[in-house]
Amino acid sequence: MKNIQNFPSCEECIAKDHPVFKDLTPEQLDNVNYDKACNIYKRGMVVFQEGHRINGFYCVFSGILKLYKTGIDGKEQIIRFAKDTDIIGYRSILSSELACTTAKVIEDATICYIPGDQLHTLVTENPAFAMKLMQLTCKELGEANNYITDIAQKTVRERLAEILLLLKERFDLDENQVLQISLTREELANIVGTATESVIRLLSEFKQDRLIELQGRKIKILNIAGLKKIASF
Amino acid sequence: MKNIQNFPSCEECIAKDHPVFKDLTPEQLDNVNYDKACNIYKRGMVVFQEGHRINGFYCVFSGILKLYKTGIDGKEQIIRFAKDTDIIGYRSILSSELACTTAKVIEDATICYIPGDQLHTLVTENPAFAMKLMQLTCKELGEANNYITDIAQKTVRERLAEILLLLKERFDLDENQVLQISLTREELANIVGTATESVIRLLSEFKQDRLIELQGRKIKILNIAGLKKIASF
DNA sequence: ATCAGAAACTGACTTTTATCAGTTTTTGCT
DNA sequence: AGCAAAAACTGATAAAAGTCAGTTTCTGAT
Repeated sequence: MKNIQNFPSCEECIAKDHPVFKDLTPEQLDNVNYDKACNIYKRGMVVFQEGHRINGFYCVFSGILKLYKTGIDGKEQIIRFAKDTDIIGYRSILSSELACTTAKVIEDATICYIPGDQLHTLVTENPAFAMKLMQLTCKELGEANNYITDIAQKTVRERLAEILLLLKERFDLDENQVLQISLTREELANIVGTATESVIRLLSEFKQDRLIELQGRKIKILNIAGLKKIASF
Repeated sequence: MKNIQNFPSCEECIAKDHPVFKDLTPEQLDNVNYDKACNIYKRGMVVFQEGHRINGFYCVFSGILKLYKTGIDGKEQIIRFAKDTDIIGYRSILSSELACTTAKVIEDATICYIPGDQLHTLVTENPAFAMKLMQLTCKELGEANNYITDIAQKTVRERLAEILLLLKERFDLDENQVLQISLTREELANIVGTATESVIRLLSEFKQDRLIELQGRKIKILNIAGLKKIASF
């Protein structure tokens, strides 16, 4: 066992009903467990960087990361988030390309690194695993296509309302109806694809219209139906 | 042999060094060849429709299709094009989802339909095929991520210049330096994600600046370096 | 070759969004 | 608890892009 004592074993992920790894044989699971390296990442730390070569993929045990591309003038475009049970970086391994996005931690995370040749082996030897990975990628591509259409066609107002709802879906609300992910206004702008000030103004409007309540960076959702209406669902 | 005489056999595609099918065993190739149905589609015909269930996937032998999503007020957002040797529709099969886009023919096409269970069999029994498909999907997702970032951050002007260059790359220029794909202004607008009039105005500017020449719907590229500069490559 | 309809074009105007510059509040570290 | 820096906010203005309405040109069918 290469791990330090309080790092997760793969069994703990399986116990979480891990969507991709649960079809591994006990032997395959042992191989992965033996080969992997777990690390704790603090908020702000970068796991891998766009344009760099990565030699393995990452399985998020806990915490939240943002996956973003850097565009003009260094501005980020957040493509998606990763949370527990998500795997990231596998696409670069499989398509032998440099990392397409940067992965940065926004909530302290425990992440396991698994070497790339393990992934090749698993895909080749375990068709169920390969199919699960394929399905995951296909789902992501479907989401990306939706994202493209929304950015191209919806107003910034519609998009912000929609993003709030998508964040609620992905990360859920706590018992006080507060979004369980805390983002700066700049980060929200980098998801919507707009200027920070535009997000600030619209959040303020949503607040006035009693759709949300703002508590520092925390956002409490007051009126889901109202947001849905604005978002043109 | 179920095909009418002048339809392509899979061997003809393999002769084209088909990126995904070339790793099939002769037996697998025979099965696909036996099960498939080839059809000729005229410009404007729809192969499959967003939101509908499809039971097989399609292999393009010749011609060009646009894959688009329909957004607000029925406006199209073109996500990508498919040409010879491209396969489409496979993602819905693998992820058991409804079609994410509509596939419409923009240049008369010959397209083979292959039943979905063939795809499942091939993915399960031929790891090399599965890996190729995986790589294809990963590449598409990488492109989609670029697309998202561009739409979010670049001006319409930059994007149009970039789209012209991408079209040149994908479809090449003929011996007169003319783009070998013919799109309406509306279609160009539906790729860029802007209003038709905006595309018209910018094309006019590009023409005045001697970057392109317009011959009806045909676009002759005059100055690649100039377009690259505008596109912020 | 003719012609109808669609597409392309153009100008004027409106709306949306971004930028800029300054002020206020919050966060996170010590 | 204190404080510096970053983030959030705000108002004014500029720029980018969209819409509307009319005219001209092109495409494709007969």
